[in-house]
Amino acid sequence: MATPKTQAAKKTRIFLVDDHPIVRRGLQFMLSVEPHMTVCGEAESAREALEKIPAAQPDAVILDLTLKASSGLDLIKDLRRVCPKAKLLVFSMHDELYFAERVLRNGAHGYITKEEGTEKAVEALRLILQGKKYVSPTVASRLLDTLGAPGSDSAGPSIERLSDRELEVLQMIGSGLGTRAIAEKLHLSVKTIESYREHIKAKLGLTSATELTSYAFNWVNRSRKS
Amino acid sequence: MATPKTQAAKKTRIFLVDDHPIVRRGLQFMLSVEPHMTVCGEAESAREALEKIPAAQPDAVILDLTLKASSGLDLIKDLRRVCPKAKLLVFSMHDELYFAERVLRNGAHGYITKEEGTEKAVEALRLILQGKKYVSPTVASRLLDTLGAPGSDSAGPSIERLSDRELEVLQMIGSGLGTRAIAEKLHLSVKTIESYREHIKAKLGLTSATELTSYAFNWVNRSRKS
DNA sequence: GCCGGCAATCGGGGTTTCTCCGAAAGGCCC
DNA sequence: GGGCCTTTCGGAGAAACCCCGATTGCCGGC
Repeated sequence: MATPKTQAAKKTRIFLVDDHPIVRRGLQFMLSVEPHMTVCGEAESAREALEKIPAAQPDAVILDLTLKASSGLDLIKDLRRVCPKAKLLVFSMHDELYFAERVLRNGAHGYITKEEGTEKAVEALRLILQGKKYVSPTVASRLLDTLGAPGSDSAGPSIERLSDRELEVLQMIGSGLGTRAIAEKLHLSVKTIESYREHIKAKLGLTSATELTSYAFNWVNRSRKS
Repeated sequence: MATPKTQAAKKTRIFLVDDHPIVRRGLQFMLSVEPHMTVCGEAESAREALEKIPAAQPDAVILDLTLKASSGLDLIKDLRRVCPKAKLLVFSMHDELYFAERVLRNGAHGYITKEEGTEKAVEALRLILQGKKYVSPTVASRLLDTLGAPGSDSAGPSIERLSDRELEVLQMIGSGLGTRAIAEKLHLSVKTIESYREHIKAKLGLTSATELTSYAFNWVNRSRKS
């Protein structure tokens, strides 16, 4: 847009983080038709991303929330610290505002879902590169709803009360991971995960481990209907 | 679609079904470098797929399991009926045994996960086009475990190898009951229930308690599809 | 600036469940 | 009778669960 043709050599550098190779290929393909953008690197895990990104000097990072071996939320915080000038566009499978809200609060600049078309993704990328924020319209309208009605409303009455970490752990429980596995994935002590399980149970009014598991399973698989 | 002009080599026709546009772009990109393959259409829902596929006459369909508005499992059954000559490659996010098993039993020819590299996907596609089956190695080895005693019914679902009591216990696990609760409900010792849990795991090829819980939940709630 | 609250992280210690191993009684089939 | 499977349980060690803390750090209020 504002870039004159005489400066065509300076391309915007994009870095890709997603644990699904096919999604990285898709993003690469999508960006390959954009003349003033180039992919300056990619990673399939948070660790790999943190290793490569400082050297790659990207102007923007497109990243998935649910990485295999660690937490996408942690990656956002780390990237904000390590590479504060890079814009962060989260490209998630979930259209839940639980995630969008937390992601933006943690310093990301945009949030779109994988259901969205590729044109939307490019548009979002352009906007955040201009210093703006972007969320997909459906998520945006729901974000606005929550501003008017605090506390008891809409989707889940008490899910909102969970902290970022707690929600993350709930997600993993629902994905079938055990306490030990979650601890390793988040690089935390087993005791810490046990604490989170208790906190979640307390906040959601659950009384036993099986109840927690049941709740988590249903919550993770709930969005398959609409 | 223009008619193939003087093109002597008839290309293999691939149809894509996935509700994430970016994944379809990735698959398209992946196949674009394969000289004897071409994408003959795509769809983002089961309904759309069933409308377009008969006309598209694909040799193979790559489809996601978890579609937005319906079940990928049902789509497999429908496609087998509507278009029996097309090979079906399921491209899923889950590496859980539960899904792979059901998918293959319902007539799909291959099962790979999105964590797999794109070369693996192309290789799987080649194999199933030759009339073979393909599952990712990790899933394959565990599928073989469930066939420990071949017996009479080779293609029988492993769930049918469970005894009455075992099935009963599986049902209760999937309903969210804990070991102690099940024992009391059946007026049996806790140790007996523990034995059943182990037997079920052995027969289904599961390796941990959380996997068993996951399987049980999915099995109990499987009727929620369609 | 101080204080209360909450999020994030971990530990201790007791209870329960999981996991692997074994075993006894009964049934079925050849 | 000799396997083979089912149903039922026990022992012992590891893991997870549950109820108590504790510390650090951040953020908002007064």
